[in-house]
Amino acid sequence: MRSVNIQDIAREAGVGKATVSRVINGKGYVSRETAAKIRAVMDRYHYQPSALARSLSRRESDAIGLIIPEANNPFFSSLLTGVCEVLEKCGYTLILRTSGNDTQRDYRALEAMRYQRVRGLIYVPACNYENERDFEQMASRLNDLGSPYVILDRPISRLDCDCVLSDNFSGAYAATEALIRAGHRAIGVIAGNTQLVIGRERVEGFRKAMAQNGLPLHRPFLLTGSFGQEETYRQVTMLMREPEHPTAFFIANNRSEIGFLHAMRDLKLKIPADAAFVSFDELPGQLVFELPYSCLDREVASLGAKAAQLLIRRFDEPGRPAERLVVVPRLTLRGSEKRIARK
Amino acid sequence: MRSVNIQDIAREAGVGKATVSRVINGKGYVSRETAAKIRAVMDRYHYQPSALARSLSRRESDAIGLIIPEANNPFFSSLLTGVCEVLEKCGYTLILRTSGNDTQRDYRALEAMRYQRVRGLIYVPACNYENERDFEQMASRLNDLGSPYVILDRPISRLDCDCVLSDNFSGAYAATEALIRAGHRAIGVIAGNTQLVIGRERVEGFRKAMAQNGLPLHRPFLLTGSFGQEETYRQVTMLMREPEHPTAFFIANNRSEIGFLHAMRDLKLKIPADAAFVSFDELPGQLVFELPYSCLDREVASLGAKAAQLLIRRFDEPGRPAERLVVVPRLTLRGSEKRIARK
DNA sequence: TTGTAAGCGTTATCAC
DNA sequence: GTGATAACGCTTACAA
Repeated sequence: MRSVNIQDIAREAGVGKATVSRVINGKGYVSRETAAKIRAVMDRYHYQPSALARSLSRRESDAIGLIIPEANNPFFSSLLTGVCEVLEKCGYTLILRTSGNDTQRDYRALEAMRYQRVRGLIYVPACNYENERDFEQMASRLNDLGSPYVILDRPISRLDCDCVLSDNFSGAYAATEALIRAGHRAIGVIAGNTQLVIGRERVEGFRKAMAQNGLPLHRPFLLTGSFGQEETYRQVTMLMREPEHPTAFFIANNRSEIGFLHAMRDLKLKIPADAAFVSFDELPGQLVFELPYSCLDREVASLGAKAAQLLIRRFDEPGRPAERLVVVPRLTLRGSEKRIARK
Repeated sequence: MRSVNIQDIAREAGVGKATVSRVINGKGYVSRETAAKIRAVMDRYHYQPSALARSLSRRESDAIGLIIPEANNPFFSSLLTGVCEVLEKCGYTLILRTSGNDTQRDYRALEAMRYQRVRGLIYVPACNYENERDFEQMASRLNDLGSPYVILDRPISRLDCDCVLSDNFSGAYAATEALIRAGHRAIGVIAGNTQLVIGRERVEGFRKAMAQNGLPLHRPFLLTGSFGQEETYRQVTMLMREPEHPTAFFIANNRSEIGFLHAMRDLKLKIPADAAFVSFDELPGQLVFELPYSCLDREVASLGAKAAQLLIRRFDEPGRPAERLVVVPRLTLRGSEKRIARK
């Protein structure tokens, strides 16, 4: 790893290394000529200072950590993109880790960030750390980190810190209302992972919309649990085979949506005639294939960008009160919500 | 950024910092009792050594750089996933940059990696740096990096280094042969970006397959250029309106495929009856929606993983000859290649 | 305007 | 076995 260092440059330019340091950082007095001479030498040697040494000396690194559950997921990779863009523009270095939604890996990721002495952290937790013990653990770990952090997408309650979240409740509310306005009355909800706070908030939004409109909530129409595509497939299949079943669904997440769609296909049921729906987030490729599925959109990359901006802003104003950005998803109706007679 | 350091631990444990260092790194002699005492103190203080100081002292960082064109693209985010997994398992730190397929940003990314003194680099170049000047630039920049690197997916010719590539030629060849075997004779190619080597290799594979089977190459059936979705849309639309047009296409990339599909839809042409095709790489969501599109698959994440392994291996054996991994894409036929009569 | 020297938190080389 | 001490490459008072 030995490369030319500040000492080499100083020697070659016949000056002290402090002077070289001054021209590198463009601060402190240094005469035009000296500066020019030094710059010439630096160019000649392709000199590039060492971030390592610099950070150590300044007691402040320029690395920002990002922890996401998975990189291979359109939602998180969009967040990543937003974060990336801002950091590059602002001259920070991005250190990335994934947790695979696994608590242990999540902890290890956090440790890795501490090890690297990141200047700050953008964090999409593997889960919400709701039970007392887990919460304490997490709070203390984040505290140990010793750097500011922004919680992204998945709230950890009681943590008074910057965060960028989605308004899952009102998103779900709006989606459900759209179904109601379309004329549906027997509406079901596919809740996705209710282990996660965001999952529960979505169910709550649904409930509220139903209640406000005086619509009953059939217990069997509530498909909740911590399940993915296959489980949804099974549950939807069973439900739709019952004589009494919903004419529409609010689907709280992507994976459930896929399970739902497959179930519909295998049951030979048509959308929206046999079952209408509105879901959270676009399915990847949905726009490309121009499928008329109504859903709640979030400008995902901009969520990431906002988180990065919030973090950077905190560097300058460490004292300011924690900011809580809650972005309301936009409802886009494309037809799958309609109530139409079966042909 | 001030956190408890090795000195603090040493003092508290009543030993020298060298001894603490020994237990941290688990090498060198240190008595059972001393070690236990030190470990106790470290635990009590949640001590975590500083990667910064460590790297500086060892003259060797544990950071590995990854440069990809965009994070928000299923292909690259899969590569990223593969890289990420291996690095985490092996205890390396991932530093990520994107180039946006832009040469200038690509250069800046490279500089950033040099600045960080990455131990090694995994690099998907923004382009192939084919012209003499660009190549020299790139070669010298990579040399300046001073660390081993692995070129991923987009070859830079004449660079004698580790790389992980796809066999675009034989992929294209296989795809074209599949169309021929299905009974097509008038076959077109949608070449995508022939600025990139991988684009041209695909066209070459196509040509070879046609030639080997004694099939003619109609010049107008070759849609080449550096274009994306819209341009493909236009060109396909025009071509298919001609009385003489292909009955099948080999489509060299994702974006072109989208343009093609949209053109087909707007022309009210059916796949594969009016135009069959085989393309490179799955479209995101294609499997979910179970669209019967035939394509060449690569296990993308494993390409990334291989690159990471290659790089890490080189750390241990700096002298070994450059390795060139060329992965042959697997052809998956799902129906869109068929030659069937228009109903 | 410039140079000297003392850090920054480690590791590594020696003596002891 | 263990502890000084000199690196590592930089920044930053403080002198000059």
